[in-house]
Amino acid sequence: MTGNRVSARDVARLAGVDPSTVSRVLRGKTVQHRYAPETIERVRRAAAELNYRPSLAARALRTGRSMMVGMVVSEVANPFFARLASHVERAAWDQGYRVVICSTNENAQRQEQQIADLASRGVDGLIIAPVAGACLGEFQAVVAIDRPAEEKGIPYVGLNNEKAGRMLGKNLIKRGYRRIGVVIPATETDPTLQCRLNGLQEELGASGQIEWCLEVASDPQALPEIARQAINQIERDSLPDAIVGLTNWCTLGILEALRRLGIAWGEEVGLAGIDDFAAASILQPAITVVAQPIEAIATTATQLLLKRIAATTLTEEQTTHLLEPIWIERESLL
Amino acid sequence: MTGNRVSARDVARLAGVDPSTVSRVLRGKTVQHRYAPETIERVRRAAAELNYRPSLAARALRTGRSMMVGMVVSEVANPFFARLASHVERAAWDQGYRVVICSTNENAQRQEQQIADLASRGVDGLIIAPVAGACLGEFQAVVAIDRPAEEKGIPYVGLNNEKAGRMLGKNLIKRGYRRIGVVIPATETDPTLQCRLNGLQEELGASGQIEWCLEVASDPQALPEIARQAINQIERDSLPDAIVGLTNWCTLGILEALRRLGIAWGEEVGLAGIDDFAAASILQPAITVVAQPIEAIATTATQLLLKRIAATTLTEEQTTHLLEPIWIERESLL
DNA sequence: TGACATGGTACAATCGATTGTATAGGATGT
DNA sequence: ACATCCTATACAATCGATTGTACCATGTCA
Repeated sequence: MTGNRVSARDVARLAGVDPSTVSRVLRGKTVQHRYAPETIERVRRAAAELNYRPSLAARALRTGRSMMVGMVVSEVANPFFARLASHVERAAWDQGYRVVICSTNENAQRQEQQIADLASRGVDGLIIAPVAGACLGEFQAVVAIDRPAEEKGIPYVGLNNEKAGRMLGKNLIKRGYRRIGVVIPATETDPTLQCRLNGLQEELGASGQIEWCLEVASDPQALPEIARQAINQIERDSLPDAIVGLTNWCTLGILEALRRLGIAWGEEVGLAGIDDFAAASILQPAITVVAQPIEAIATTATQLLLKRIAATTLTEEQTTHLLEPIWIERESLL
Repeated sequence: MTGNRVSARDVARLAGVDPSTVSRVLRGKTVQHRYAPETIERVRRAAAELNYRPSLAARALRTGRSMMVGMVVSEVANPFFARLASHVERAAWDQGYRVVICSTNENAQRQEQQIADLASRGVDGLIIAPVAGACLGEFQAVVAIDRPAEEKGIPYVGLNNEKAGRMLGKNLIKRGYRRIGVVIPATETDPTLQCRLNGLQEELGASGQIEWCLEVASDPQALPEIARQAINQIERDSLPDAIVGLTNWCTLGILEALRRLGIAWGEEVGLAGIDDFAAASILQPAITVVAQPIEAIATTATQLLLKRIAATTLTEEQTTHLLEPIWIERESLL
């Protein structure tokens, strides 16, 4: 019924010992308590015979460790978070941790519920892509990914967005693109986008310039709208040397706009973006992008989290980890 | 530390009552035990003041319900499973259930470990896309998704693969495609692919025919290899009226082959597939596919699971749910 | 031979919530 | 006034594993 019919008591009975003996033998806690080899063997055999598995609920209650971590993201179905989750799961697994996945849909209230619930469940740590106003105080260990937490003192692991912007700018300049069009989602709350833009601008420096910078809806649904805005922008101004999308949705919007206008990207105009996406490598010409180091973000965050969980004293480690963007050269820049 | 500093005892103390009163009042178990409205109010206030949250670990231990379900899939990063997981999470959430996500990487041993671990954790149910040899006996409630379990008596929710094949066939015929090329992953273990092929073949009937059927590696890494095989096939035989991929990887392989051969899909040859994928709608011409009803699969499976969990007696319900494929008309069939 | 160390194991409390049963005090009925 | 019946609440056992401490044999040393 519960999935755990046999308890330590049962094993103890079969082996003719005390439950405490079972516990210590099976967990190898035999430093202070050394048991006779024969006893150990007997316990092991009994446990195996009964197919004994300790109840982790009971253990959690007693020890205060649930051996679970929570992962709170806006939406698991988003490939970026899905891949992140996959790597987090793998990294946590090795240490015996499992991950409880929670979506917020970018909704602050939902986020709060999720956090409260995870606290109730006694997860040992939290990896979160926070939306505004997350109360993370309850947790011993928290790591923010993708975007920093508002709350201070929360370690943060994410893309070095400024460097991503610079990487983009550097490559544009190197290839002779001078007049650049930019599409960026409008958002007051997310500092990461501004970083990308800053980096880009900085690297463009005197040699290049941002011809125009189009702010569009950040809502993924808004793709047609983004395309429309981009078309307007392009028709109003002259066509820049290259257009870049600062998120993958932006890049897709630009793509659609160019198609409708009958402009060949990679030939008549350069095209590139920040954030990789599935179609980028399949399109022809394939889209050159600077990608996020998803695996590195996930494993760094997980290791940091697990270290925090293990730590008895709050060690003041480096609190921000900005990881290197990855240049993926394809065909949309000459 | 644990995230749960305040216990029912603390609340009880503050409210001047017994912990049992706290428990019953807060959970609304006041049928057998009716408390004075004033007492109820006092308890509520105390709980709120202390920001009390019951330890779900303790509750799980006592009640035998963890209010968690496990979800075991080959890989969360796979968009199909990611979307499935998202909907499962949402559907489970409403009933107070959270989902622990586990990847198997199609590895039977890993799957076994995951299952055993979830059993230890006392999850109340399991949603699983099983690979060969899953021992699901330990669980009170299990639902297989995507592919049926070997073990008998496990309810299964998935695409009606045969109907998907028929849908594909019907639409090909309707549009006048007669000679069809098929690309299908080679696999002995997965019955769903054979169903798709059968459905297709059946619907083609006398009016059409499968010109050739190419078996390719099912490994997602093998895309270049699939393309190569497809090229060989096309060069050896004549070009069929249409080519269909029975999975999205197959369709991508065909696509790549057509590109290399300089054949325009949608014009010189029809192209379609079973299983949608992100790039399908972005490519030009966009790829027509029959898609899986992902949300329906997830919610059906989840509801079935939760019903099983709630059931005290093993109700013999309908054990197989084959859900309707979805025709997504795009541009690669005329 | 007695004091003492130590190896091997059992005992019992504990984590926090749930839940069956008991009980005090008041109301009701005759 | 006494038995009876509620009403509202407390008591205590329990879920299963962990862990500090107590304890009983031996064996050792003086």
